[in-house]
Amino acid sequence: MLERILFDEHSMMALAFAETPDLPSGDAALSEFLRLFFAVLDKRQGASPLVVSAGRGENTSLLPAELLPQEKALEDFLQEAGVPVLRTAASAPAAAETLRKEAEEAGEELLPVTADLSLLQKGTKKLLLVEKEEGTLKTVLWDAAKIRETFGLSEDSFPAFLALSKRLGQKRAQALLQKYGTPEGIREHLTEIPGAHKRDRVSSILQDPAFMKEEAVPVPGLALPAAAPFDPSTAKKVLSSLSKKEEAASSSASETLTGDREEAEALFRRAEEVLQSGGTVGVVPLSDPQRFGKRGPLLGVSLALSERESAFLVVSATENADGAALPEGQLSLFDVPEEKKENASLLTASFLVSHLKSLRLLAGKTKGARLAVFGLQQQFPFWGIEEEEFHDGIHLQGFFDCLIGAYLINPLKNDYTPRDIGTEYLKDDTLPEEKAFLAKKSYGEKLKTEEKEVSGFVQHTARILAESAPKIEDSLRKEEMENLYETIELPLTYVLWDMQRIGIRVLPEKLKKFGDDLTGRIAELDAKIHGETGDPDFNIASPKQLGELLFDRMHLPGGKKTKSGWSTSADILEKLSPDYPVVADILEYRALTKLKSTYADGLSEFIAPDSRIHTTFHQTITATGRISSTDPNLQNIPMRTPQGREIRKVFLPRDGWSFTDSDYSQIELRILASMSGDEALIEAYQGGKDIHRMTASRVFNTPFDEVTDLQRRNAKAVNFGIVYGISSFGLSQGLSISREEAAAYIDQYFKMFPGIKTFLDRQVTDAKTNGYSVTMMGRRRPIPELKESSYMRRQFGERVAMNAPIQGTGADIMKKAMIRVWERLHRENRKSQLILQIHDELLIETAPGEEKDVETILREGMMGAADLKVALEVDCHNGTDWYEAK
DNA sequence: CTGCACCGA
DNA sequence: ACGATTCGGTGCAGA
Repeated sequence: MLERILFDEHSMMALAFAETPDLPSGDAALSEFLRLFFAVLDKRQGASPLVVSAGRGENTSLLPAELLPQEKALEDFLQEAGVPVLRTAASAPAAAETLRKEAEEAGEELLPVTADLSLLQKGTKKLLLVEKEEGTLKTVLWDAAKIRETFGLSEDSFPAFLALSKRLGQKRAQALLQKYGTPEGIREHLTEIPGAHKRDRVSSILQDPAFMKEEAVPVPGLALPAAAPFDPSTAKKVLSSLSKKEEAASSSASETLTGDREEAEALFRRAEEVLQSGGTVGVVPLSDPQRFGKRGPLLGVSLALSERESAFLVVSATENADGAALPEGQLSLFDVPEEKKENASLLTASFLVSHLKSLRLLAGKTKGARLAVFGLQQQFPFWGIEEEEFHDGIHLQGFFDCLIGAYLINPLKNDYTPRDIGTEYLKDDTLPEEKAFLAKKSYGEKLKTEEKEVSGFVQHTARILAESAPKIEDSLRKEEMENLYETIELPLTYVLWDMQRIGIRVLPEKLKKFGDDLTGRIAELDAKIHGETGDPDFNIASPKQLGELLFDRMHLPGGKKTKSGWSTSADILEKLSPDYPVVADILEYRALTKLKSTYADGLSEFIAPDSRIHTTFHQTITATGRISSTDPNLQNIPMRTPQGREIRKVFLPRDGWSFTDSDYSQIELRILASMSGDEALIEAYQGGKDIHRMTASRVFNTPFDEVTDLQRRNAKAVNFGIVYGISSFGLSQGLSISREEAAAYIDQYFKMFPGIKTFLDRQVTDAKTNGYSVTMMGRRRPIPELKESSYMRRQFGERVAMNAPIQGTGADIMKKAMIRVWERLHRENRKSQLILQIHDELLIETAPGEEKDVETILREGMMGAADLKVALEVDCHNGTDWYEAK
């Protein structure tokens, strides 16, 4: 009897997520699949394999989107090996059952290979279950005997077991069936099941036709392909061609390692030739990270002249530890004593830097030529770029930053390493991760002892970048983001580098005083709280202990549970604080310890020797296009409470200078007005009305002048909610009102602003059609949640679809404004410097005498950054510290 | 390393 | 029955 082996998409998924520690994840999945595929077929000589992708429509892939390169390789393999692939929108059990019946009628037997045990029902009496054991996959035969052995259940009761365990849990399902034998048995003894609620659930599950029906409905259009017994020799051929491809990619590359000047000159000349012919040169400057997340001195530079040819030019010393002159080309920077190292490396590094500079200038003026780099923002010191060069605007056209490009194409990823980029754009995952490569040693230490390895790694990186850059650029062009890349993201890399290089001045003594003043009050509160609660030992900072104390032992009302115990969040404690003084004390304690640890103590760790804090601005973190700030985060310095706000007094300009702080007024609501074209909202902005009052007037049907403070506050919350993608529950929580009331507000809002309703609905439908949302400047955000099966996740997707175009457009506009402001400051030879961005706010350290001009530059730069249907309004203040300027 | 809590836009 | 307004970063507790 001919045996058909059916690999289903669950088995593919299991493979895709098989994380084998020693293998790169993507290829690990593929090689694991091939291993298992052959192992199964090897044991079943003469069987005829097929693959079915069920439940995912006709044109979807076998593997999840993250594994696109493997998907392609997998399909190539299946095609070359002559394995048919069937696709259907029907469920896997339905598809398997249809095919099984067809096979049966033809006198054949169908054996599914799957990671989903629920296939084992209806007519399918046995299957091979894919399981992971110690990182590798294996198959286990499941049949009646195995079911009895594992669960103590009969084959007949197994479908009921699956259905019940989904919703009751395995243990309870098992217990019920062991006791009553079959679903019929349970039904007869339904009354014996304790608890009316549980009884109802069991009863409804037992009636669910999807699980209980004996006969599955055949899937139309799904036909068993002609039998083609698997030929092991084909497999061997395919495998060897696969591995040859890999060998060709990794071994044929020509690599050069040199510290010799003449040889380096020759390589630079050849790189220039590549650029002159409109080609791509990959460049990786190598340095060790220094303090504050910035790059240390240059150790070497790798050039990739093509995907097969590269070189590593190492920075060498000019004299050794004894001060004796060294011959050119000796790779001995690390033999130079520490105190002399900087001079020694500067001498030879400057040779490399001046050559990099001419490469850059050449690439910038040659059509089609690019320098493929990774993370330009951290590389400016190595490219010989002088600020004055950008007197007429920031010109970085010769560069292609693969990091930025990959981010624009998919901003959802956690990281974008060169290895990731190779895997994604070249289907080449032969480059190790930088972290894995470095393990515990720094580049400097490694270079000293393992020159060849470091050189090989960095060159490999450069080759990957050179080869990926044109592909990423193609994708940007296809997705119409090349303008966003060229005019915003690329020049912004320089602005951000400049801002973090300059930093912001902090007075350490003042910061210390701020912290010390808190310490006294914290100690007082600490003692008071322990006294008031009568428990001298508990840890106030432990939500677990605090929750148990307040709600279990003191029996305070209004407790809510989280996953791991009582919630002690501020909004719950605030409701209790009028009645329980100790709760008010706890809230104050929380506020003060937060200020002390995160801000007073936290910030002081980051004050550099120049007495300034140099944050790092990240350009490839957020899903919406915003910038983020870390080490420290200067985008969340307290503002709301008077006491927290005080900390802004420790941020000061240079002596004699001032700060000018400028922020967009309600930029997101204005973007919403403009993008939606809603007439009422646009008119309100054009008439210069108080927008929240106007909203209140309409939503609560009250004359404009009679709107109460409460109404205005509620309307403001509604406006925020609209921008975030509102739900009635969310609004009711935010306003402490009933859900019905919140729903009525939203209803009335949409009646009054129908253009906004239409616009938001369209954002959701468009995102569902396209799979992503788009900002005014063409930035995309994929929203995979919209296609997920969970209702909650889809709801989340819908809110994201409403929010991302608005928040993202705000980010676009602010980025454009930053470039405009920065460029004008330099064009006009101002001394004043842009130093911080806080999403809708810019901070400039203003030189004496430039106050008026800086205000003009900020206002005009920010207001003119976009042409909306409503004006962009900007508030601007000057002051002697950040507290006063904001 | 995760969850909670809380700072900002 | 669930879980319910977006985007981030940091510090702490507790596993």
